[in-house]
Amino acid sequence: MVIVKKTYKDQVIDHIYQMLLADQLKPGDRLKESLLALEMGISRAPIREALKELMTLGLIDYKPQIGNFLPVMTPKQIIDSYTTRGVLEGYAVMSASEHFTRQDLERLDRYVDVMGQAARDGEHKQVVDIGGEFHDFLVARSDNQQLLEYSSRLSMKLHVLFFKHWGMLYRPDEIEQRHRAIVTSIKAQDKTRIEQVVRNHYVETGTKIVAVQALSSVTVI
Amino acid sequence: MVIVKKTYKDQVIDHIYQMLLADQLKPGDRLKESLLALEMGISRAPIREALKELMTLGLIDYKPQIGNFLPVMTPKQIIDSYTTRGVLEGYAVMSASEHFTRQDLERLDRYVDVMGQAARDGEHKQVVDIGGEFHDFLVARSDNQQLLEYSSRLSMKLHVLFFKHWGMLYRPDEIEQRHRAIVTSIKAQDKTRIEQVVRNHYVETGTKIVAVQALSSVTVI
DNA sequence: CCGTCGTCGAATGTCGACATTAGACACATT
DNA sequence: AATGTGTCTAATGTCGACATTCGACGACGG
Repeated sequence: MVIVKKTYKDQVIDHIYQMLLADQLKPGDRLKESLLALEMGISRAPIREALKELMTLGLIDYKPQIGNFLPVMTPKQIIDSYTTRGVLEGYAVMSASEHFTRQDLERLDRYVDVMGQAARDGEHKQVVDIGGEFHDFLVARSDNQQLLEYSSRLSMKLHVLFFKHWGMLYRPDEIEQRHRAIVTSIKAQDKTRIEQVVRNHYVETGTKIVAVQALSSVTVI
Repeated sequence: MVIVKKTYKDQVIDHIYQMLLADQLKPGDRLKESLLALEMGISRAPIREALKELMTLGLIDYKPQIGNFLPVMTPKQIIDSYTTRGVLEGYAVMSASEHFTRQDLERLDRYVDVMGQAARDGEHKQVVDIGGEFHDFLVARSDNQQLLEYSSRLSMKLHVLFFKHWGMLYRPDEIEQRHRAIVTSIKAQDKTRIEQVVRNHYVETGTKIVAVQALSSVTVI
């Protein structure tokens, strides 16, 4: 039996997620409480609840007395966010490096194989999905809940707000090689290197996204 | 002219902060909306707003359909939080290490001097305050806003929820020496060591707090 | 005596209306 | 024309009441 959504608030959150993923919302857009309430046929109270919850995840930029907006991140903020994620994930993977079993490593290698093939085939969405699974799998090996929380928040935020730019970001061989390097460093049990490799991965990713954003003349503040 | 608080929500947040700092609230306590509303002579709406905002900072544990509570952290969660803060602050300080001026370093040394003296004098509150300033000053040198945000959230959370345990945590010479080591590593411009020293500082702090908590037979889940 | 079930109370979830404020627009003044 | 002021509108902030749900307590049955 499927658990059905109970509170309106949760339905509102789903609604906003779907609009985000369907590209019906873009950074800078305003989310009017009354409009959302009208759309969903409910009052503003649960809308406000939902917006506050999304604020917690950093997906909503709330300005008192003014309104709620989708965050517009400057290139610097994007790079900072990716860097921070790299720092968190680097430590997570490093500190959990001994806990990876042979099966784990095989699985990671398979992720990279599939990702590389998808990249060569131009299956951008699949590349992104596998990439997400790869990193989630990595981080999940850490038993530090606090680290995981912040890491996944950043992941979610960056994913939702910049998903659409991904298709232009990588060269197939490069993305495969970079992820392979992470697996290799884990196999080698070289803690210092593991942390460094993961960090660099994110710093490079952030830098590339910003470069792409500039090229495609997305508004940059 | 002083800016006065405008919205009730902000007043509620202040009210809760004061209760926290005055030890009128302890981990596990329930925060009833209707009671707070009655206390402050306002309706429940701004109370809910305030609680949601504090949730963002991790200071409120919200359980749907049940209520809002002050988080009860397990020893593991405390250690995890301190570790995470160490990872973030370690990177922040390391990456900003070149930006410390001679004046900055002198100031840091002075913080440590005063802290050491306060510790020897048994001025626990002063030790905590100076320690906070010391770390804030360190982290503020990073120009990564995302890092700063998470770091200060953790700082706030740990401060508010465990402030009262600090008095029992350190030996005067030890706390001075540990902070001095951070300054020394910055002076030496040894990036690897900087990051390591800051991390260790927090890991040790977390471990000690948990030890103290166990000793003083605070409820541990 | 113990476990299950139903009732009840109190707290959170939601509602619609009103109060207040920020931003836009038009107007007056220089 | 540019600037400052005042009004107006639409959005957020707050309110009190009602709906719904969770947890406690006690009655009932084994």
